[in-house]
Amino acid sequence: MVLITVDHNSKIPLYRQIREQIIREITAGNLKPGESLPPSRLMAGMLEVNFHTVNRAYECLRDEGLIKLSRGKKYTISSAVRSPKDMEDFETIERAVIAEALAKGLDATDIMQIVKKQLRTQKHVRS
Amino acid sequence: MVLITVDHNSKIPLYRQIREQIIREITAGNLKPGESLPPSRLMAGMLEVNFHTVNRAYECLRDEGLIKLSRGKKYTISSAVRSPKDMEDFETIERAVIAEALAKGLDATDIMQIVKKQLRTQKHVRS
DNA sequence: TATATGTTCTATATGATATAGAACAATGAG
DNA sequence: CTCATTGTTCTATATCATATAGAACATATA
Repeated sequence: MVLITVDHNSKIPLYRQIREQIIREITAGNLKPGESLPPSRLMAGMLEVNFHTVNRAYECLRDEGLIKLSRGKKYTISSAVRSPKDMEDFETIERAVIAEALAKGLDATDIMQIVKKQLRTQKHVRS
Repeated sequence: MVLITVDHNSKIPLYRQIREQIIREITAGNLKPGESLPPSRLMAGMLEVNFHTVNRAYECLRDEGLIKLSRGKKYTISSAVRSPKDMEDFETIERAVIAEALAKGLDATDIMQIVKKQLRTQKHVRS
């Protein structure tokens, strides 16, 4: 079972928080390809949010190719496919994030150190 | 002189676009510490946006410590100070960005390659 | 058939975004 | 000193995103 929480006081939209936590569970290896997510109404009950909000998170993940609808109308984790578009998206975001870090005085060493640490912490293989 | 453009059709708020372009100019070395930004009313005229919108971007950058008000009521580029909080902020963002990349199937090699490329492209020293 | 589940539609409330105008305080130029 | 410049603050309005809510529908499983 997946443990997900949301912060109603955060400035980050609820559906985004849900989406990002699911992504976190995938990279942590707690959600593996083929496993299914809880029904939106059930997930909504646990998180104490409206089921439309959970649905929106699921729709995002589906549009991003991270989950897909399968038999029984359940969303299941997709097998990851490294696509050129995903590479471009990552590069675009990374460009902005690194620009901000550099502007704030971090140097290449600081940045490399943090990136390596995150890769070490998060790296998991998907079948 | 700094060349900045905004896209009125983008989903990214205008004041964010302005803020990010200024950050880009700083890391590109086109804006150096001590140099001043155009008055908000002038910048607004060039960008064809309201001057309150430019003001909001300037306020963001001021709150982030990237610019400061100096004599003549002009905003000037600050000298970068690498603070622990900035390191933490970067790590928080990087954690989420890398999680998404990994979830989409990119591997550590892909990520390192793109990060290194961005550092190579953007790295500039600030006095 | 009956239940579960995602989907679609309408509706409402709140906050963020963007524009706008007016007035004020502090600063530098003349 | 006087005046224009510039950032700041206030009110106001319009639009869009977010979040909740309820209802009805289609499909798949039991």
